[in-house]
Amino acid sequence: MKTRTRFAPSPTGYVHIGNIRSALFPYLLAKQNKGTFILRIEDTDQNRFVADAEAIILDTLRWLGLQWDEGVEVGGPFGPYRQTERRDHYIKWAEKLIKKGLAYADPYTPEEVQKFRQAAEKAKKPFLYRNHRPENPPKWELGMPLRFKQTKIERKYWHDEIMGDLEAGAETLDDFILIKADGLPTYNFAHIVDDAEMECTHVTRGIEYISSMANYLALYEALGLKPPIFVHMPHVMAPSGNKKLGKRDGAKSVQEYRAEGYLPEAMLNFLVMLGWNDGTTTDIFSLDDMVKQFDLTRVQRAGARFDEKRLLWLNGQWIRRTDIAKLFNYAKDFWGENGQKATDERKLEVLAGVQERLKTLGDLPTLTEYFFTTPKIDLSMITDNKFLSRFSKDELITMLEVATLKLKTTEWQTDSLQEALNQLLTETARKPAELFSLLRIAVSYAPFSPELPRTFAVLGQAESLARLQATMDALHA
RNA sequence: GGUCCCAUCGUCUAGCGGUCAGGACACCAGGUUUUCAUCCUGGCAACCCGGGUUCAAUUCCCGGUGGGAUCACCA
Repeated sequence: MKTRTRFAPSPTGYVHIGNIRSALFPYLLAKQNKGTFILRIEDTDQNRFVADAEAIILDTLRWLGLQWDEGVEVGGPFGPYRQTERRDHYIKWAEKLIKKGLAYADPYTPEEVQKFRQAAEKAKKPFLYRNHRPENPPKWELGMPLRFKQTKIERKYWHDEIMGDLEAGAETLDDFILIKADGLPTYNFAHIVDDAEMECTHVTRGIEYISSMANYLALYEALGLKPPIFVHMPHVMAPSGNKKLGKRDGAKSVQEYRAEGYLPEAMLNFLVMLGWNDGTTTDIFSLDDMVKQFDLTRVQRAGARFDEKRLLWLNGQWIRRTDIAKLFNYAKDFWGENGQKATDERKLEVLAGVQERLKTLGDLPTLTEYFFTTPKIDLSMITDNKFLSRFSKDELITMLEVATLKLKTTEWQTDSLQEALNQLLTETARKPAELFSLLRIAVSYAPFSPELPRTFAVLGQAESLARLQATMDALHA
């Protein structure tokens, strides 16, 4: 059978790293079998619904390159793909259950159920609604909660592609809600109906659903459905503490990482390596590589901790190995105030110069603004420099003067500049670390910059010499 | 509390009875007669504990301990 997987997020307005992994895994499974990746929106909770959340999810997925084959916006044979638009489907399946005597109306008010629950808690026992099952429930109609009726209270066994063989005690089986009083289905019911109707072959989700598996298994049976392949993914844990990654721990959303200048390739690479490896020492994977190599049986069963330092390292790796034209496109919105106004040609030239120095695109302004505007002179960068601090101002000025003299007559090309700079070393009798640090700072006043000849070349002769002069003037003052 | 799951350097992990327990990030120290960054080299650093099984356990089994998940008209 053709593989059909889905990502089924709730539009609650916040997409973090862990959520994206829930999209990546099914995407990879679908693609490696030439299958179909579906995007379904699970918007049955009207209280948590956030208006533009769906747009953010779609945008994030597309940015990452995880394009879905079927689902919202793109359509498909099993639509609609938004649960609130599928109400009649759920009602239809619910009525089947009622007819078979496997579902019944819940006559209690939420307050009454809450009392049962509190009593159970007080007795230190898990709350089981089925212990309070009404003897003669009213005929169900829309507006009343509909519950599933468990008929076989037994231990359940099943297989999970990641977690292996699992089981659950009969105590976890309960008469859970199928349809809420607002007429919308619960996740527990809706996802099973939808997965079946959309012919999903795999269910991928976080391990928090394992404890509900016994109930789902019972429901598949009651509905006469063949259970799909189960894939429960361990959580991504927060950088500190022992909690799973979440908004309240200050976990950044994917949009935030994007805004800070992280590349989608780095995000995906980082994500797939959290809890998975291909058995070799390879640690750089493109999306295509992942499709080829990904294997559920090699996914770790324990939760993996989120390590932002590693993400940063991977981002640097990806910036360096990304084609300059593509990187230029990614960098579009990251230029500084002056860089933004420069021509594309000029920006491309500068970007190529700093490509291997960038860790995130967010570093772009501090690394490039001095190419587009005269930097503000900050003599402390010279006086505090570990190589330069021991020189007197006069010595520094002399070095700059000698350099200026030389550069005035140098042909302005990287190779001839290179040569001139090397000659300057012998002429000034200074070490590279000394002379070059001084020149680098004098023309850039930035923490990092490209190789000196290249920096000079891109800056141009007149501008370079003017900046050296400006520093000399400042040292004189 | 019931139920279920998990357990190798600080972090991500390799390992599937015999290994000097390997790699990567981070950190530290050097190096590339061009600085900073990159890059290269080296260093630091781990099998949760106790029983079994076995000639031999990080590896298999049991028990502890520790951690996680769940017990909603949320997903």
